[in-house]
Amino acid sequence: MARVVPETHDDILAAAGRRFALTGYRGTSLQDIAREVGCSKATVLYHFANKEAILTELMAPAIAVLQALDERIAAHRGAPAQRVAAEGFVDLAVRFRREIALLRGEFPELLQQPAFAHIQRISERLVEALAGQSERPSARIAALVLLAGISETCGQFVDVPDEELRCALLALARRALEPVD
Amino acid sequence: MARVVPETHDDILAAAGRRFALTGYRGTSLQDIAREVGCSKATVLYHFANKEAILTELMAPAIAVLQALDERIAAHRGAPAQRVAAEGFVDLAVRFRREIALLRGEFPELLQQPAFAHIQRISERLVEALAGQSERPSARIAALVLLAGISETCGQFVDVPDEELRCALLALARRALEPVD
DNA sequence: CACCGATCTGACCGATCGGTCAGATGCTGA
DNA sequence: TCAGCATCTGACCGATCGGTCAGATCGGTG
Repeated sequence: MARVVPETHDDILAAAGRRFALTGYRGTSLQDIAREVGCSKATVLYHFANKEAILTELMAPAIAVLQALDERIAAHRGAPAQRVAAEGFVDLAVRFRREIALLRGEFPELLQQPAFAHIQRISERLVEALAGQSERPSARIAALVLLAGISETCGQFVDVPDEELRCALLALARRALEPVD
Repeated sequence: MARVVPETHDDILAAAGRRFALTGYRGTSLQDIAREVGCSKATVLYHFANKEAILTELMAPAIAVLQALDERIAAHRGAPAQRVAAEGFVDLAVRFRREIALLRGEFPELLQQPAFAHIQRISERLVEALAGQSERPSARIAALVLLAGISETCGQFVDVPDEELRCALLALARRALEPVD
């Protein structure tokens, strides 16, 4: 077969994104991705070191924004920190809902992989900020339910315009989260 | 080896519950379960027709309660339906948080298996009821986020007493859900 | 005692997984 | 023209998966 295009790398990335969104990371084989691109599995592994490398490259932009949010939260205390966390996370979820959807409930296991270890810690700090650094279990519960719920579902609202989704989620967050002491 | 006990069936069920809770359904092999029980994989498959049968038997009590809740919701309209749905679901999540945790974010895929097809439909009706049968996207979004968030996280609160968890979740639900028109 | 059915096992099966490798192909620059 | 390089492939690998099967081993029963 002729060398079709030098954009195979991006084709693979796009195809992987589509497949992951449909059947999840675990539920998508390299063969599936290759079939969608129209190349061999070996070609996929020529452009990417391994399967995980595809996922990390796919998630890189979202992770960068998440890290930036983490730093912004750290620069605040109390109520402002909670507000920054809520607005920042909702914004992130809306903008990257497709990327987040790729994980389709595979967060727990995928996050335990070394490549995502720091994401785990950022998530914990995010929950703390959303809970307003409160020790009350009810505050932590509300924060965790909100975080997990948005992460799990935002990918299902592809048909809702960004701005409408952002407003709805932000209003929900304001209602759901307990005010700081 | 001698016939140790006739309770092997229950031993397998308990071991599977422990393993599923740790590594999820997909992440647990029949070999893992057999190792935990201290028997062969063939023995596991002697007591259960297949892997899915273990899961369905493990989930049976929770599913029965979910179906009962579905019928109770159907007997109401408007605000009472929403209240019954919220209280019923929170109660279910608290009581069966361990069983729900087994699925560890594998809901989407597992629910697509034929054995769980009707659960899918019940979930949809539950979301509708929580949204107060409203057409507003924001109402549906709030209901879905709450449902998914509680399902995903309730298994993490094993250390929180039932009554405290129920109160916190119910208060959260009341704040998060939009009132019916 | 002989027999039977429940229980349990090791060996095995086909399928699929992520990943490797030697080599084919075609473009490019000297 | 031709060497060199990037690209791509089929064939193959070891591991693991869920599941099957013939047969071993027991307790209870007549």
